[in-house]
Amino acid sequence: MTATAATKPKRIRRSPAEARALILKAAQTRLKAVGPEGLQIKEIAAIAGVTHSTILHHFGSAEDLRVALAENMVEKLLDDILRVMDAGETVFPEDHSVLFRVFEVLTDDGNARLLAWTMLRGADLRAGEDTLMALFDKIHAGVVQAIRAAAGDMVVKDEVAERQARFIIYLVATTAVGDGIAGPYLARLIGLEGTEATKDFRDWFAARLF
Amino acid sequence: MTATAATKPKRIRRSPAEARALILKAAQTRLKAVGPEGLQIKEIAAIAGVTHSTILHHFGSAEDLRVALAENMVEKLLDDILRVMDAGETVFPEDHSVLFRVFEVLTDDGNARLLAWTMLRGADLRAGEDTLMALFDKIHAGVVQAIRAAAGDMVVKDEVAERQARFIIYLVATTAVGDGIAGPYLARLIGLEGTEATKDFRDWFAARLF
DNA sequence: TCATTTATAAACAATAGTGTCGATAAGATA
DNA sequence: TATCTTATCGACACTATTGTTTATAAATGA
Repeated sequence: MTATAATKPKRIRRSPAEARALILKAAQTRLKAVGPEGLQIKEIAAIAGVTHSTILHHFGSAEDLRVALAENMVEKLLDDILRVMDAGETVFPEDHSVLFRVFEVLTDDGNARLLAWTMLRGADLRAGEDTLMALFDKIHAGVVQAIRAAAGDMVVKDEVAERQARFIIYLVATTAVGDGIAGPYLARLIGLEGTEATKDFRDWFAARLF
Repeated sequence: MTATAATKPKRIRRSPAEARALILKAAQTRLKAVGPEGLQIKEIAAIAGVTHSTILHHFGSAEDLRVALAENMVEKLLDDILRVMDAGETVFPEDHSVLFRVFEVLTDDGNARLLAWTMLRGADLRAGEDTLMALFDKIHAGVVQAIRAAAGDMVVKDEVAERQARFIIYLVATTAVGDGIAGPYLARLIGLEGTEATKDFRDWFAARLF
């Protein structure tokens, strides 16, 4: 109500899809910024520029919003990783780039924290099951191939290679998640601080996989 | 106030140390049962058999209790590992018991989830604490020794061995944390379900460490 | 233009979780 | 025994968060 009478802030009316997307994005921003305890609908609403009752209108409840956020989050993460897999044409053993990208996506972008949050709340991530399976199959095939490449002349039974591939994938995934969450703390405790040490570790880890 | 007039429930007065230990144990129980989100002081107080104001008296605030719980967990974990190391007359490469213990404590007791939860909330655990450092140094020394044992006749520079020991410890820690958080989900996705597969993976992992 | 739908908002109600305060009793100490 | 300290408790207060209700305004279609 100052002299420079601002044009009356018009009420923006979005489509439900738009509104949900807007709110989810705000929620993700908030989650990345302050962690899971910052996920109150009022705070999220403030970021999105709406009132908290608008959120309730679109998602039903605060908890439902969180579930939706978790699902949305996993979908996006899988997309990211899938793109990384598709982009790398070189095979694993010699080239660490794919592994590095996985770490990047999970750790450096804060995705591991979001993923961890979804895991911690025990939400069942059935959403995108098909996508997940497709992704996993691609990765698995690539790793099996890498195992054979690393084996050179030695004969490796199909069973053995496939099982080992599962182990490797599981190891990389758990390590990346753990690294993304507790990395800074553990690095400090163990004396591996700094980007140099981080890179060294990842190289060491990659070289040891096959 | 029934006919069978029970002896008036006397008020138990504990030493601060005892009280804190009692409360921390109750918190641990609660954590294991319902996860980090169930860590409200009233619930914990009910388990411990005290009132929530008693908790506030001893820990200052609910948040401080949670931090104390996480710190206590890390310390116990290191202590525990150290004991296993001291107990085992065999060194790492052949004996996987130490590694298994780490996974057990972090994964099976829900401690990884607590750690992750604490991290996600941005609470900084004092990682440089003297007690922790002392414990860590011992563990580190043990791992260095194991590296040399694994190397056999080959000469390993001190620098190299010590650095590699840090890598190994970091890898085990991050993997165990990631396993504790995302393990069940990832195992299902990757096709490594069941205690048998879990054990196989941990053996495979241990065998590959040195 | 009018009617209908519904996304948005503001005010209110309800509850849960944390923290405060004063009183009491269990040990410790003299 | 008498006194002091403080661990414990119970009741209350406060705040944050969620959820409800009613009203309004922005689209949509007739």
